[in-house]
Amino acid sequence: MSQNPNTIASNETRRSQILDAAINVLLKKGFSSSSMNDFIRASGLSKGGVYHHFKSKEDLLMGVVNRYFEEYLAEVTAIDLSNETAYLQLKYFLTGHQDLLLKMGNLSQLLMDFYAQAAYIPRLRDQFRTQYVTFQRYIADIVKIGIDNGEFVNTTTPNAIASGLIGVFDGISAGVLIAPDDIDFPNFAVEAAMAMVDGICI
Amino acid sequence: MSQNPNTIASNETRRSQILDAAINVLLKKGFSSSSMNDFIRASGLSKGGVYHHFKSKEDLLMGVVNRYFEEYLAEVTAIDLSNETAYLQLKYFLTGHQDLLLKMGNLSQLLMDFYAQAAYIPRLRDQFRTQYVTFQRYIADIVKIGIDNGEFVNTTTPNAIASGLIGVFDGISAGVLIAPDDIDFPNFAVEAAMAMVDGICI
Amino acid sequence: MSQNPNTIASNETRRSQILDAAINVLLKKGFSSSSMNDFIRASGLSKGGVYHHFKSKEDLLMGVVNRYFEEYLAEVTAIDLSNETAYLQLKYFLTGHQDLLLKMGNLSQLLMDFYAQAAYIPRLRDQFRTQYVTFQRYIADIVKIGIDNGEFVNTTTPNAIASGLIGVFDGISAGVLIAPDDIDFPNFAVEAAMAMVDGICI
Amino acid sequence: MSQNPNTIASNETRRSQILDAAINVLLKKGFSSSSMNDFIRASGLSKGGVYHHFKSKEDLLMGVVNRYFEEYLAEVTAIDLSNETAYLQLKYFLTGHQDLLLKMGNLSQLLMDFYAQAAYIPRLRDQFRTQYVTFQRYIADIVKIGIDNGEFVNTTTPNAIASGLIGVFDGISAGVLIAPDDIDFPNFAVEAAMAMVDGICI
DNA sequence: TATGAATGAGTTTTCATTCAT
DNA sequence: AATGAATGAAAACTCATTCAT
Repeated sequence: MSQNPNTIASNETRRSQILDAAINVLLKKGFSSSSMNDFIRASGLSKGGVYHHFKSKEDLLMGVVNRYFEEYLAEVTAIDLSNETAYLQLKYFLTGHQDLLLKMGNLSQLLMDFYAQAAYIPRLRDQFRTQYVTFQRYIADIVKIGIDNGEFVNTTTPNAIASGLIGVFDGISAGVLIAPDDIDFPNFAVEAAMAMVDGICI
Repeated sequence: MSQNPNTIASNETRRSQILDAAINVLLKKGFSSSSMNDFIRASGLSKGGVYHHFKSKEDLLMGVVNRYFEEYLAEVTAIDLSNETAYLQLKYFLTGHQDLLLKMGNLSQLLMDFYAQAAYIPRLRDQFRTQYVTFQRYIADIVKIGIDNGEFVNTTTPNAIASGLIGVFDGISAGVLIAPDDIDFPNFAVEAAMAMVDGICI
Repeated sequence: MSQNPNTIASNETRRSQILDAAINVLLKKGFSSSSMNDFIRASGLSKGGVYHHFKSKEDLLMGVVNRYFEEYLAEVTAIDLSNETAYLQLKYFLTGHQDLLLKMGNLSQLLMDFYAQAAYIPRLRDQFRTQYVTFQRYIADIVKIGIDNGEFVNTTTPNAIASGLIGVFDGISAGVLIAPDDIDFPNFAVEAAMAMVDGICI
Repeated sequence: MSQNPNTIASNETRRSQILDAAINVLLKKGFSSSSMNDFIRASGLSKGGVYHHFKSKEDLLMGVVNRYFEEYLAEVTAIDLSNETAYLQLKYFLTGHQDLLLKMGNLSQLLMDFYAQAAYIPRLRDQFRTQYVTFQRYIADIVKIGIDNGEFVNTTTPNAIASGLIGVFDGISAGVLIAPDDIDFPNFAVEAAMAMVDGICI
């Protein structure tokens, strides 16, 4: 009764197939307007087939979110900038962010949906919070170094700037959802974020 | 066809009563998890009674959103700052914003829910867009004046800063939803926003 | 407290106004898919206004049906043919019928809807039955005269021919509802009905 | 996707079970007064169970109508009469019709309800039209042969007689709905129809 | 006479999920 | 691993009717 590698591979393939399809559905309708039937139809599997891999609709959402963050995080933290000045580290971080956002394309649309869901789904909120704090700390640490360096003014609150920089990207992403013609994304986000960084430079 | 003032008053009173109740429901569950029955129960009216005043769930949402913006806009544009420097205008605007946000309390929590819905409800998106552009232009105009004044660096894109400042508040509001303990709202938002303004000062 | 003639006239005018509007609604949607709101909106009056004149939806239907039959009957029985042969009486009756049907235009579309409702609304069924029997007797009497005259074969069942002639018109009216391009109405009805009359001639 | 025969059989059994129950409900209340709850209760299945097999109330109606016509057509066209005279072909057709109507019992009551619905449900109207034209052509072809034979007068319009014969049966069926005591169904229909045939004989 | 706010049972349909196969 | 029939609570919304004004 040993399982051969194919079966295992096929298992992951199936999950991937379901998640790929689910993302397309989410982009069209958002989470709460998408039904399991929508996800199932898009996946090409049967009802039981999808439920075999994801125990519930919430479970499927977590699957999508986890994959989203995995891809995202891997990219963002790929480059080691620890030898640069704090200013350049932030600059590169924000620029990298810009490229990534472009690459992930309209997936950023899902972000707002996830945020909205997170307010009412504890598991999702916890997962989001973990990610948020990770990012916040990552950026705040760079800011702290800059303050200690004398690069940044010492009345700066590192977490405020960190949350501010994250917020600029998230908030402008939200704006793009409703006013795409009035926002040059991600250029506006980068310019605004860099202005914020300039603002704390001595 | 003709209505005496009493009837009108009573009519508006009912609408208000329904909207007040709806906001409480929305704060607890968010739009897509709130059912009409929830709104109806909270309103104290009967099913038909609520539907008499709001033709659909979407209509009720629009009612809430419209009122939200009306109160918001009235406050934000209340003070005339046209005699101040661009820098001070922005500063006062952001500070006023801060007070307003505190005053409106956790209504800002609804904002993310509205954004998320706006992606899929055309009427709501249009309403949001109108509001967004109004704000964006209001801020961008101040930035332009600052550039012309020589207060701000002339490579600044006014709309980028405008969207950036709005984004900081919106994005940090989103963050508060999932990581309230890690964000000192609205102080972080104000500090980050002011840093951005400092960043474009000459 | 004597009522002046104007009030009475206005009363009938109102009823007429409501019935006229109701017929238009019925033509579009049929009785069971039309709501009181549809009737009310079309009438130009208010809810209470319409209910003041018609106590219920069924009452309104009866109003339409009564008026329908009143107009119909008045036309059909207008001409005195008692001096003609039975054959000519039937011929003129059917020809008059033809003209009338053309004049009443697509009101004949309502007939099937009325029939269908009559199966389940006792009051309507009784009213229909009265009308039906009146017609049936009117025609059967002519057939009887023809038999006694020696014009028609004496094995003829007068009521069978009467129901048959009514049926031809009703049945072909029904057919027109679903296959208007395949039926030349009312010419087909007249030709078929006259063939039936010819079939009982000696 | 692949199904074993048992599953298919069971599937058809279920559909049949639902349709059988639905017909009973329709006979009692007619289509527009029957609710899905009525159909569901009568079927013995659960709400979701019925909806699994029929996607909507309209779909269920189409199921009933299709089955009605299938049984009807199979019977009507069962006998080959092509060697007889046109007169006898019509006679046998109408007599066969009579037997069939008796056999189908009060199902003919449903016919008027279907006609009334067909005016407002496109899918149903199309289905009805197809059936109507099939019957009309079938009868008209016999009439044409009779004209060519010299059996029938050559000024006869075949489609008029065809629609007339169908109309007699449909129209008298309608009459039975409202005046059952005054109509000897189907005898009246047969006598009237045969009179019509006699009327076109030379 | 006429208005329209209010009622609440009822409508059709959807949905996440289970389970025998 | 996978199928899809079945469940039944819940969803959004409708509707004929009433009644205070």
